[in-house]
Amino acid sequence: MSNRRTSPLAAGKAAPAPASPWRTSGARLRDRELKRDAVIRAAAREFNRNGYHNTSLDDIAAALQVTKPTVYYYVTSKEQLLFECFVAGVEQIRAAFREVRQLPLPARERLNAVLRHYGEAVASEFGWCMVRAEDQDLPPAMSRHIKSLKSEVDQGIRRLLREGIQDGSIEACDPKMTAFALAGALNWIAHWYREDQSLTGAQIATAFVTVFEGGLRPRRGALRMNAGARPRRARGALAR
Amino acid sequence: MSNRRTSPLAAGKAAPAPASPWRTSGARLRDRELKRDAVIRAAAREFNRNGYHNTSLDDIAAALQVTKPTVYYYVTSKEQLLFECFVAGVEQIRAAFREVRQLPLPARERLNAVLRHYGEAVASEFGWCMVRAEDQDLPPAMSRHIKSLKSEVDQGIRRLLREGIQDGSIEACDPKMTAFALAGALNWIAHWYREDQSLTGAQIATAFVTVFEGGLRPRRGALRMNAGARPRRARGALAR
DNA sequence: TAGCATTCCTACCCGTGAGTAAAGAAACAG
DNA sequence: CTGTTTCTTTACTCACGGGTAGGAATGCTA
Repeated sequence: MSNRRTSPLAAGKAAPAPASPWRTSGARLRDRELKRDAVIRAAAREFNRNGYHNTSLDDIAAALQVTKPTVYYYVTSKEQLLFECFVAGVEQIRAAFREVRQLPLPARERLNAVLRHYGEAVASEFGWCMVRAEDQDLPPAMSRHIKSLKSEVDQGIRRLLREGIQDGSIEACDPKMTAFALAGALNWIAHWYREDQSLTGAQIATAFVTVFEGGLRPRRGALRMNAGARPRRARGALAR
Repeated sequence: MSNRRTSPLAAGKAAPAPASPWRTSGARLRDRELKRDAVIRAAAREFNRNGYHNTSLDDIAAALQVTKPTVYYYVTSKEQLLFECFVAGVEQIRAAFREVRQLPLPARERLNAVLRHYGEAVASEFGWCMVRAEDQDLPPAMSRHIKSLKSEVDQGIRRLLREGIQDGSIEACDPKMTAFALAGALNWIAHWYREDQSLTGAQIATAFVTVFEGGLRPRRGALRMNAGARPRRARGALAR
């Protein structure tokens, strides 16, 4: 609940330096919104590192070089922390949908753009929370809210698939299953990205999109032994 | 650790009726292996329902109509419970690899067979544990073991992809990214299958395989009629 | 500099849940 | 029927962690 004012929490790249608003300058800051965001970011980092249940509020406080009651000064419960991390993550994806809705492109291109942003979101600092937030860990109201947001994203993908089938840019398929497959592949990034950051989220998503678009079955019918390995080089006009 | 004797734990379909070895017959059973399996199955069901951290051993005991020390009579820790559930799940997938290795089929066909079994495993009663077991929840030794098993499966998929590219049955692609995409899509089934069991795991996997094989881009290029199509009900003309 | 609001900490409460000790109930062997 | 083994329970211990009370420090305003 409690749609905060426009704190620029979403869409931020993970700051390598924690840069806590505490202990950085000698004087005590009075920017509430800033500190609140820092608390949520720190929570996201700790959740991402240890998991929600293996992270205590003392851990989060320690990461900020602060004590637990200080955290509670900015947040009312651990659940709220998880909830806000989730929302921050999913908001990036919703933004992608809004952004793409305007573009005069075939649905497949718009879908690809959304999927790329999706991948970036999952690889962001809030990715873990967005993907792994379990509704059983949250009170009913938050759980419902999360489910609703997840469903919105799912329906958005299905809609783009249907539009693509309509306008001929996407092969006929079952939108529901296809959406599950796409979202699943991207969501799963959150599981291994922590260990292997050799690519950015957008790069991963682009690689995935290539697979999804082309499919495993060879395009140009011939079942040639070796030699024919020619990567894709199609889509001139609209891509990019 | 402690590789139990060959208890037929894996490969079993979820028994709708719990069928606890306790409280079913009047006399007290003395089959240790049977009861141990029942404990692990019950744990898997409860973990699947509430999540690992939201499941107490009292819950598991209650599900078996037994008390907590009884559970500890068959198992040494909660961690072991999770570990064994994981192993039971992943064992189904390893079996699929072994089975398929013999078949005289192009690699793509063998891959598809593995993926179908993979989907069944994820949709099985151990699917949740296999997919969501977090290494942070387990002691180092078990964590290493799990990582090793996961890696084995990953490498198995990559190998099939490489073989497929070699024998021409699979379009050239990046095996690592493609394997991540495939496994991710299938793993993610565990997240929504609980809520939507309208299809079996094998059916879902088959649907996924169809998507993966064909890809989203239309096969016969002819269908590219209105490529620059308007997005959803664009009022004005093509806004450039 | 008094006075007020904001921010933060020390010191606590207490429910929960993993894990155990020790004794009781059933089966089995002789 | 007696002793022994196997299984199950009652009745605990104890650490951990979410959350809070109340007060101290700091900054803002006049």
